[in-house]
Amino acid sequence: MRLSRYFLPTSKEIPSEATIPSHQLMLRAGMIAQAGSGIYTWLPLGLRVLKKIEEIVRQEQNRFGAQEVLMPTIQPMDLWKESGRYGCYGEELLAFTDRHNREMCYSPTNEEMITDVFRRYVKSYKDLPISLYQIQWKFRDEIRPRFGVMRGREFLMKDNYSFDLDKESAIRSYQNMYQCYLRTFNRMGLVAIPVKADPGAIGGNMSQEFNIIAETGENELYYHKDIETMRTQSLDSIDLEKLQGLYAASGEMHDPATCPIHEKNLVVKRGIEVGHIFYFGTKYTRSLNALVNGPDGSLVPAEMGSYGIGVSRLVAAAIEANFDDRGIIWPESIAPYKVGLILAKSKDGVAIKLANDIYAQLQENNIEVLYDDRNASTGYKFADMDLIGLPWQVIVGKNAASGYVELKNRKSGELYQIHSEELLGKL
RNA sequence: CGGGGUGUAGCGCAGCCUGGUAGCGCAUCUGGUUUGGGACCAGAGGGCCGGGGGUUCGAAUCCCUCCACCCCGACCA
Repeated sequence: MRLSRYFLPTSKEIPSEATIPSHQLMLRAGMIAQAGSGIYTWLPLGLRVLKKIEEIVRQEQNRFGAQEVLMPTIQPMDLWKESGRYGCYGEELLAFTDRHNREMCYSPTNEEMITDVFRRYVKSYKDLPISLYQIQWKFRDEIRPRFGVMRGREFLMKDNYSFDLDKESAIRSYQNMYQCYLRTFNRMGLVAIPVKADPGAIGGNMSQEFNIIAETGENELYYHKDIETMRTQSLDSIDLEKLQGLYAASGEMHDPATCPIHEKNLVVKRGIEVGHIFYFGTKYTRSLNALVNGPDGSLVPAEMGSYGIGVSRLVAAAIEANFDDRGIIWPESIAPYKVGLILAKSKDGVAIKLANDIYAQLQENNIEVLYDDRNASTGYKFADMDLIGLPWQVIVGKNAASGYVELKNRKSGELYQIHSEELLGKL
């Protein structure tokens, strides 16, 4: 993409309404535009990141045996009355009536809806286990939206629902998602710490949240120091049983009086919740009468779990974990483009030719590149490129005549003088 | 929802206390000079000062009211 034709409204001014780095940077980098409290338009650059994250989540869901569906954003309220959550979900549920005066709501979560699908088609244990997920917009009418897309009212979430015949099998499904989540966040270049959590309105007695460590996180986390070192290891070498056996709790779940580990092993940090997995058994299958025949002919409610990942929140969380005073530093797997190509001598015919050639070559090789071909001062271009945080910068300028360009790593700041013909090999 | 704050040009702000018909920086447009870390000169455009109501000869400024947004707290991917 040529920056001269790209809709990228960057700004050097810090927007007054934003108080945390990710919110400020997303606005300054032209990723989002606020439409109302907790509601945002995704602009081209922001949408690319959102889609990258979404695709990683999708691939890992599929890899771990889940099947994608797409449920409506608007649900009839009848299901909520049937499940018993109508009254207790509270004001967060955005409710309204259609022209026939039928009560409807904008989905904040989809346990009812998926269970309704399940009960209509699945009648036998032979069809179990089954794991269905969607990546869909949700709306929760938060008491206080804040921090941009970190706590928006409308947000993109991956929600997965597992159905099993018995508890033992359901726990296996839960563990399957646990592993899936470790892998999913790893692929995004993020270290997520799983901690025991309060199941809240979803229900059940077994749940864990996955948190990205960041100073601006809303959760207080308490965990064994070995978890951090284990989480930076390669996934293949991780001892899952050991990892899950180590103490890790969030907020109210931590009680200093009963904490089983020594203070010197306890790490206290703040985290951003980006995923949450729940096992809640038959809470919904009982109330919604989702029964299957077991091998012995008995009719039993299916055992369920649900598993969320905050896709839009991850965009902000990734920034909170990766930025400096000049801007965002994207992990390569979720960066909007891999390479920022900067024409640093926009009046120099040789440099223009070389930059154009490199641009064409990168495109031919399917390397995602944003080409700053604008007729602007070099400092302006550098500042913009640092702000939007692409992992690699290729600068074409003073040594263009000899075919040399600079390759700069946004994260480390390392700068390499290389010949343009060697560029592809380095990327 | 309780407490606090802010609404003035696209963005960041001053002016308000002490009423006299709106200003600064950035951005934008035109022309020229520039171009290796957010360039410079000259010129230009852009505002029902959040909405409504009042007080006054006169309101961005004082009073009432509504709305929006932000911050702190209780809930959540």
